Order: sequence, then structure tokens, then C-alpha cells
Amino acid sequence: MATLKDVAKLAHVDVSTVSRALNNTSYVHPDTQQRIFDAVKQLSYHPNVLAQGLRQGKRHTIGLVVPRLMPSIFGNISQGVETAALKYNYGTLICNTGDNPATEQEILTRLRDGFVDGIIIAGTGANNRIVKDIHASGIPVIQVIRQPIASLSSVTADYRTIGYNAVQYLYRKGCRTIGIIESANTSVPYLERYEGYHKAMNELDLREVILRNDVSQNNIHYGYDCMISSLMNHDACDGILAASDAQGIGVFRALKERHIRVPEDIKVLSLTGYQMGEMLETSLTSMELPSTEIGVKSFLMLLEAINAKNAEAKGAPKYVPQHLSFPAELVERESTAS
Amino acid sequence: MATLKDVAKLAHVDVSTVSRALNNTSYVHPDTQQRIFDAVKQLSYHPNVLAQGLRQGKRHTIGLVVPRLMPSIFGNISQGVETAALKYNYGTLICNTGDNPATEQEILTRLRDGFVDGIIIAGTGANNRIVKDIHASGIPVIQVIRQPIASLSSVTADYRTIGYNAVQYLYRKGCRTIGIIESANTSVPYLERYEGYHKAMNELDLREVILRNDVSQNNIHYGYDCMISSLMNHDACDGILAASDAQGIGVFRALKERHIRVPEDIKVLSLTGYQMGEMLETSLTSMELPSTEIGVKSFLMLLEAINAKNAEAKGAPKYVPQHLSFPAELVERESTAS
DNA sequence: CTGAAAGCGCTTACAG
DNA sequence: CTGAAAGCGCTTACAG
Repeated sequence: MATLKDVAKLAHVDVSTVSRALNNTSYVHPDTQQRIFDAVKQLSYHPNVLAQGLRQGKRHTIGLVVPRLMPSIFGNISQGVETAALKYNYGTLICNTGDNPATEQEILTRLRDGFVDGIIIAGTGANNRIVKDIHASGIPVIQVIRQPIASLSSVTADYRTIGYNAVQYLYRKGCRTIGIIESANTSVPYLERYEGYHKAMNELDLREVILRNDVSQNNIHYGYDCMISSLMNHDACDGILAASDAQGIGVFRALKERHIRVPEDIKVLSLTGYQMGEMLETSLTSMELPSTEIGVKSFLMLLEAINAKNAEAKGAPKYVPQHLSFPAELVERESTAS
Repeated sequence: MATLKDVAKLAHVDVSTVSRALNNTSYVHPDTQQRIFDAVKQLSYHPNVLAQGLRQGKRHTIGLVVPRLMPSIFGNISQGVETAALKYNYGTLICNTGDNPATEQEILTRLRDGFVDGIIIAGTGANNRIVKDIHASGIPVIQVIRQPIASLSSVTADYRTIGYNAVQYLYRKGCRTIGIIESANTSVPYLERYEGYHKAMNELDLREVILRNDVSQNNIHYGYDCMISSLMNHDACDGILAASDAQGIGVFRALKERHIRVPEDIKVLSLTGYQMGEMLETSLTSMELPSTEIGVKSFLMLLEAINAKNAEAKGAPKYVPQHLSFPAELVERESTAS
């Protein structure tokens, strides 16, 4: 690999002049410039971003920490983050925690040690201390979907309203025993969805039915397991709120195996839709979230925080955390048809 | 952030001694060591990997270039790569090309400029020249699933056998008009699957039916679109080979909308299974591939290539490209039941 | 057993 | 308009 030095030698100038010409950081005589560009081309020179990063204190890389990629909304979010990042010339280091606190801790440690300029995280909540430390140490952190740390910026959805509206909708559709799938390890989205559910159930004077289970590896299986055990408990629901499209798929499968018809016997609705529902054999009514947009906005918010951090060093005002929340759009499909 | 220098000052030694103590690279007096460790702890020092990388010519980061994450086998593969990489203390830069040659070119350029120690790629085939250049310039490249460049190492599946066996299986199940979903832009897996299909159809003296369409954004829609247009063409198949589980989901949806029953009227089989089929409403018979394992093995092969590259510089024999191929396992489910 | 020095490849005040 | 020098944070021969 050719270096600046090689180019400088070939163009008969100093490395500093080459640097200036390439970065357009001060006027360089056209003739000199031409010689430099020729040399660059001839040597097929590419700047070493590592050295640039070291010198400028920037990596041009961000970390994205998610519990899993697939099947879940995080796959779509990742796509959004990555596309936006590429546009701004940032690389994206995607890290799966598997929702395992130990793995998450290891990943966070790695990221802190000079790996990235900033972090977008959907965390387990078990490493809040470390996350806060990282943020305090100068690497901005944005929380996405899950926001266990109130003092850090976040991009999320309005889960309370989602839960509330979902119950009201199923009620209007005639459901009277509405179950909701909850998680074993409670995160903010689950809590908020439940709050909305609880409020609506209360107003309608309905009995709550919580579906919960030992954590399965992915959401499809989790939805399946929850549905199966609910059926074994003879909790005869006529409506089910799945936390996500993936859980909905698992629920469908469980019902199919027991010969229970959707939507005739039971209606199913997903509280986190990511454009998967329409293509299912029985299409799934979902609270659709703009998942890619959530990813894009997360990156932009992080970029703002990174730039603010740098500006702060030069005396600019302190960066103020922000919270961006998206509403969901109810898209009616076969799984809740009357 | 504390630096080596800070630690050295606090421990009253030279930075070189600190470096040696921390990296265990030569004997350091226990007392000195203790002072150093204390200082490290007190300052909560973490080495700057950027500087280490620059000095050692290593990034401890690899690039993973895939067409998409979800829904596809690449989601699972990514998981495998990332988990294995983490174990060996490597970060993974995941890049989506969207199967767009221009995006892919941009990503490859970025990766080449000092971003990674090696690359795992499922490429479009449009940038073979660049990929070869990168490999030749000293950044090892491993091809996964798709192997447009014969001279580079690869981890793939035995698609010829998969295509052949799939036809034979459906034939035994009574199918006589077996359609196969092909891609608009032909990649090696599609070519090989077709070769196997072609051979079997020939031996059985059956008429070939190719389903193809303008490229859709993702495989679910692609499968849906292909199935719909095939139905409009009155190509009355009684068996369909979908290229992947995702395409199978799209096919199911198309058939459901036209009130065609699976498996009674038509049998469906996926040629690239990634543990999705069993959880579908109508479970999907698939040629299951060890997708996570493919990811793990890809990383290990890359690691070997990286180490070999470094050893070469010290006079070790040249690294020889390898090709690892996995067989698929036919898992029978409802979609092909008799 | 440990220090002083060179250098990885770049950028950026400082001169002139 | 351009060169010489310092420095980003490390590692590693070279001495002693």
C-alpha cells in the first residue's frame, strides 16, 4: 500500500503539501496539485483511515448494539442505521448481544476501547452503569426502541398508546377476553405496552390475561410457546396481542396445530409491525412502526451528538439529550377480520 | 481518556515498561508490575486500539458484505460470523449492498482503505475486479454462499445436489409439473440449483417451468410476484421449488389469495432453509442449511487467511485458497405432505 | 529488568 | 504557496 510519503516523493513535494491538496484544506498551486493527483493515481494511493483517525481523534465508525437481527424489528432498524451512516461516510459495527448481559458487557467494553465514535443501543438494561460511563467518557450513546436510561437520548415508539389502542380496537371487533404476550425479563417497551393495555382493560372492565413463559431463543418460538401454554391453561382468549410480528407468526402456528381458526375463533394483532404481516399466509393485523426510519433517525441523532461533543470542546453549549417518539399505524388485515 | 503516558507517569516508569507489563511481552519486576496495574486501575486506562492497530498494522476488524440481512439466510450467517469473530476478539463491520452494484462498489472502496483486516462477501458479481484487487493488495477475501470468483476461497452449499434431490423428492411425492423460481440476475447458487433441477427434470423426462420476474425488494415479495404471474400464465404446476424460505412465504401468500391449497393442490419446497419453515402456519419443507455454522466457518477460514498473510511476510509458504461446501438436509413438513 | 528512541501514516499550527 | 517539525498513542528493536 502506497503512503503519503510515496506520493510526496513522486510528486517532488512535502507530505504536508500532499495532505493539503488532497483534503482541500488550503490553496495549492494548480501545477503542484496536478503533479500530486497524477502521483496519487499512478500509485493508486488511498489514505489510511486508521492514521487519520488517530490523528484527528475520530474513527468514522459507530457501534450498533442490538439483541438480535432476525427475525425482529432490529433487522429493519439496522438497515436504516447502516444506510444513513454510509451516506455520511460512517461505518457501522453491528453487535448482537442475544439479550445476554454478559455478552453485552463484553461488547460494550470492546466498543469503549477506542472502537467507535458513538453507539446506538437497544440494551438489556443490565449494563446501565457501563453505558452511562461510556457516555460520560465522551462516546455519545443513543438508545433505540428500549430506553432504560432516562438521561440518555432515545428514539422509540409510543408503546402506551399502541397498547391502549390495540385493546380498544379488538374490543370494537367483539373481543372480550384479550390476552397480551409479556416478556419474562421486563424492558421498557413491554412495561409501557402493558400500561396501555391495563388502562384500556380497566376502562372496559375486562379481565386481564397475561401470557408469559421462559425465554426462548427467538420471538417466533416465544410466541408459539406462550400460546401453547395459554391453551393448556384453558385461558380461552378471543383476542391476542402479540408483542411483534415474529411472535404473531409463532401464535399462528400454535393455533393452527390446535385447529383453532384465525380470525373466526380468535383474533390476533401484532404490537410491533415491521412490514412482515401483509405477506403471511393469514395476513397479520399490526401496529406498523416506521422501522427503517427509526434507524435513520437514530443515526442522525447520534451524528448530532458526536458533532456537539466535538463542538463542546471548543466552547459550544452542552449537548442536550433528546427523545424522539414515533406513533404506530394500525394496518388491518385478515387476522382481525370480522 | 487516560493514555499509556499517564499510566507511566503515575507508576514512575517509562511507557515502554507499561506496554511490556500490559502485553506480557517480557519479564517485568513484580513490584513494578504492581505499581503499573494499580495505576491502570486508578486511571481506568484502556489501550487505544486505533494506535495499536496503526503500530501493528492490524485493525482487529473484519468486513461482512451481504446483499441484505432480513429476511434471508444472511441474517443467520451474520450471527455466526459475528459470534465467532467476537470470540477471537475481532469486530464485524456488517455492510448491506441491497444487491446494488454501485452501493457494493462504494462499500468495497471504504473497506479497502484501511478499514478491515479481511472481508467475507456474498457479492453481486459486478465488482469482481475490485474484489480481486483488494485480495491482491493484501486484504484476504472469503466468498460466502455466492462464489463468482473461482480463484478465491469460499464457503458454500452444494446447490447442484440440492436442486437435483428436490426434484426427485417432489417426483416421488407425485408431482409432474415442477416449477422453479429463478432470479433475474443470475448468481452462482441460482445457476447451480438450476443445473441440478435441469438434470433431474431431464432424467425424468419432465417439462421445465421457470418462474422469474422483475427483481423485487425482498425475497418474500419476489416469491409472491413470481407465483402470481405464473398463475396468470396458467402454468399449472403441482410442485414449486422456491429458492429460499422467504420466497416460500411469498408463494404461500399468493396461493392463499387464489384459494389454491398447499399441499393438496400444489406442493412447495424451499431450496435454502434457515430454520424458518417449521414455524410457518403451513410448515414449509426445506433443504435446511447449517446457516450459523456457515457463518462460523467463514470467519475461521478468513482468520486463517489473515494469519497466513502475516506469516507469508516472514517467509512462510503462500496461502492456498480453499473451498468448503455444505450439504443440505431435507426436512419434510406440511407443505409437501401426501 | 528497564529506559531512550524510532516509527506506524497521517494532520496541523508555525514559519517564511 | 510550501516546507520542517511536532504529535496522535502505541510497540519494539537496541542498549545497558
